[in-house]
Amino acid sequence: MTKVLLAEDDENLGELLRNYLKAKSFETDLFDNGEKALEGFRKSHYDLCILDVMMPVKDGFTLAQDIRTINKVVPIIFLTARSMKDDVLEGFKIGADDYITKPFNMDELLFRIEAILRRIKTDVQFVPQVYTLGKYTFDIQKQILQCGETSYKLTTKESELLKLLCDNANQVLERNYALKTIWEDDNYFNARSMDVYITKLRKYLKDEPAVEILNVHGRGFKLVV
Amino acid sequence: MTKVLLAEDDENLGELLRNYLKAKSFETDLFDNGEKALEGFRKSHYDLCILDVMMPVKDGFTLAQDIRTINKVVPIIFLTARSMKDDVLEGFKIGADDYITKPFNMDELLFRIEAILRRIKTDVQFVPQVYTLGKYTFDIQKQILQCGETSYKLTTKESELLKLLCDNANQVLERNYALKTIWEDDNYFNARSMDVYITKLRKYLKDEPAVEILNVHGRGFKLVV
DNA sequence: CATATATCGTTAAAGATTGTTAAAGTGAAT
DNA sequence: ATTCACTTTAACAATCTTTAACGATATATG
Repeated sequence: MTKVLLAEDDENLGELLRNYLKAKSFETDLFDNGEKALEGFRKSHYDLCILDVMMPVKDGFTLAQDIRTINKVVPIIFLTARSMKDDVLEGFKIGADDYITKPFNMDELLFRIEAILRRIKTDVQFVPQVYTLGKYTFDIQKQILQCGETSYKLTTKESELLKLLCDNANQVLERNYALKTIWEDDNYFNARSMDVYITKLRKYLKDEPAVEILNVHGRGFKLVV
Repeated sequence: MTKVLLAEDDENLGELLRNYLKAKSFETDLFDNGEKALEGFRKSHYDLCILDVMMPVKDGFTLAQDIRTINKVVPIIFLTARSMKDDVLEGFKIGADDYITKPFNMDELLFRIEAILRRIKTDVQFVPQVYTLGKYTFDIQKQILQCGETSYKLTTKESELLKLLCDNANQVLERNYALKTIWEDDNYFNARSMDVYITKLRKYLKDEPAVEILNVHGRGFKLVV
């Protein structure tokens, strides 16, 4: 669930936005001035801030600066009635990610929100996919196969093949399927190349008798755990 | 010179657009179906994509999704005969930047193209896009890579390459794509130059074991976070 | 069962790509 | 003209993938 901080002094617009965003499955906290919003930001975590520029007590730009002293990366979108370029620039300089001019279309706001979240999604979270094979662990992303304190840095091909074997652990990994997936083409030479890689993987895995790569004649290989 | 990818199955309209855009000093590559367009996108660098929604083999929406897996930021404009709102939203969700309904005025298309490019340009200029890589932060605009109190001022090329790697974090950044985007030309010497820069970036990133640049033999590099 | 044939196991060499360092080029600023 | 920062080119080492060669094993066939 994406959490949104919304700072908007116009109660009608604020509630309208909150409901709209809720319908789009964003959890939104609404604050009707900059001071309260800042206080709210300190107390909780937000994935995105939408700030009205013109607000009593503390305006949107000032609020954005304060938020930036706390968090350097949280995306900020300004709502502004003023379309003056200078204002916009002032906002951008302290680290806004986008702005939208009132009156605006809700869908357009949503689009911009999604565009921003998409842009930052890359560096937020990433689930490292790790397989366990007996006493081995295999980190697919890092291409590292570990067994106790010894660890092998696998090459791309070794890693891709081991991944396919793990995906099909205890069942047959069809030769043609593997070839087409990793080598693009299942010709004779690539098939021989694959055999070479099977040999290499077997060497890596020889420390653990509980794990082995069996050949299924004429069909492919089976990783037994 | 701004490079445009145009995917349009109607040959007349396609050529017409191409000539019009050429007259407005855009270099346009025309593809008459989605498959070819995707292939073209892989092989070269484009600043903007204009995609017809209804095309044989691979439609515009699907194409846009595929393009987004390669490049998360390149602007996409849809050409659509359907004015249905659902379609439009579907397009926006996968990251379109605008759409235009057939039949349309050439000048209107141009206006939208320019609006988008202007927006992208101001984005680039004013929005401090900051990536977080483990305990590093990388400010693209300032070209500064920080890790705790040590900070490195990157050169232009170092910064451009690191940005592309971040854009494609945890997936392969194709060598050719990077070369065409940063060096314009993917010849042998530029490829070697790129290798030199990879070495430099690795040195900067060596303080954090959770972040590393892996080579994918024959294809490119992968920034693992 | 014996033998032919295809498939697989393994090792080493060849060929291609990449890693790294240093020197040479380039262009802007002084 | 000289310095300086940056980029490219060169050179050599290291690594990765494919190909070749030969032996081993499995399956099919008479």
